[in-house]
Amino acid sequence: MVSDLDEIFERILSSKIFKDREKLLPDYVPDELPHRDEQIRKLATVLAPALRGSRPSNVFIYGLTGTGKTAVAKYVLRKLAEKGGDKLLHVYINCRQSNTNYRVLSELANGIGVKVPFTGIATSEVMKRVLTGLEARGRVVIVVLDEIDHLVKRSGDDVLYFLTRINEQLSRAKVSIIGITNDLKFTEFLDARVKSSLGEEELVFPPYTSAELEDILKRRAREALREEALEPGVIPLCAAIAARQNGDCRLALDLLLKAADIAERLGEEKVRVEHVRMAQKEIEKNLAVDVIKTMPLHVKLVLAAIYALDRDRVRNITTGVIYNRYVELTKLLGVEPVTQRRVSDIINELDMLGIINARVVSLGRYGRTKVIKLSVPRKSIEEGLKEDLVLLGVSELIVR
DNA sequence: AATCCACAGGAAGTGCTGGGCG
DNA sequence: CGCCCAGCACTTCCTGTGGATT
Repeated sequence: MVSDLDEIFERILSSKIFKDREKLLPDYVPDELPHRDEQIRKLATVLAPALRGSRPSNVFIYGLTGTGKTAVAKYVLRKLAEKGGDKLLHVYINCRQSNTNYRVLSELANGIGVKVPFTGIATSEVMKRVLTGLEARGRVVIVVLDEIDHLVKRSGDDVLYFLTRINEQLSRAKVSIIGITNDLKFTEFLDARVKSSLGEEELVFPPYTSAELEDILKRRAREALREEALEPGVIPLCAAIAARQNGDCRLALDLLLKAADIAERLGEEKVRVEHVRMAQKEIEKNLAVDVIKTMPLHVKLVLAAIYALDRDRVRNITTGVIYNRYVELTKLLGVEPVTQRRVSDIINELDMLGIINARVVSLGRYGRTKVIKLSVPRKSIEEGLKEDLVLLGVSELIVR
């Protein structure tokens, strides 16, 4: 037993592939961010006034996933904090994780050292506490709202309105906001005043080109992997695949990491091109399988219904057809079905997760509905649902 | 040109959980 | 203790609508 563990640890320590695996993890921000000089300089220029204690303009950052928005923001703020010492403060909030008004405000409160419970208190009360907390500390606070579109789509722009106007109520403290989004059209949802206030400065992050991705991967590989552990074609392939996906650097790094993990697991001495291919498949599959596994029961059942219909080669899979099949499933399980209204929402949720594709179409006389197609392989869904269906003893009923 | 299907999707409310506050 | 808060997973009730068929 103990020697077993020893062996496992020893293998990690004596890895033939990795030098420092952490450097490939998604939240690692390197010491330099190549090919984003322009964005870094612009953002630094905008934020610099904070060093003199005056309020920087609010900034809006646009760019597709994996174009370095978050990394640049964190990088510049880190540098700024080094220079500014305790004259300024920044709070980073990811609005995908904290996707309600209340949660964003309480994160902000915690960030400025104000204790608030995570539930049980009115939102307006949190606003008050944030206000007094800010005034008590009295400095420049830069609030980063990453993936801000998630917040606004779910909970509206109340918090943004509060934050953009907060300076009117402060005398000692100053607040500026950095909003980050990958949804280019999202400002449509905003109140005009919020929009103009938030967009004092705008910053656009173009996708990385294949060559740029290659360069980034090379630098990162130098830190993370052993020198001899890379076959020549590996990095170009990772870069090429990611370049096709809107120049998504996160994907490129993830591919390299997964490929290296696979090579390590197989006990090989080098990461090879075929490992990248395997990594690509794994990433695609895992994405879907993992979300499916963690879905609530009725969402799974609706998905199971869609799965069964697709399998039975039903031509037009519409909301009504899905609902009928879903109700059958609930009967088999002896569970109360939810209403069609709710199923309609579940279908939209599945669509947003990218597991299915739902588009509204009008079939004339035959009404207006949604036509649904699966957008991941049936195999992945099978795998995601497998455990539950076996558990519930109905897999053969669905699979037929 | 009018009709009418099969839903879409908004609004408001319910009941529950997990937590305040005084 | 009683009352209040937010969030979630729903329900009930509802109005709206694109376009093939009449």
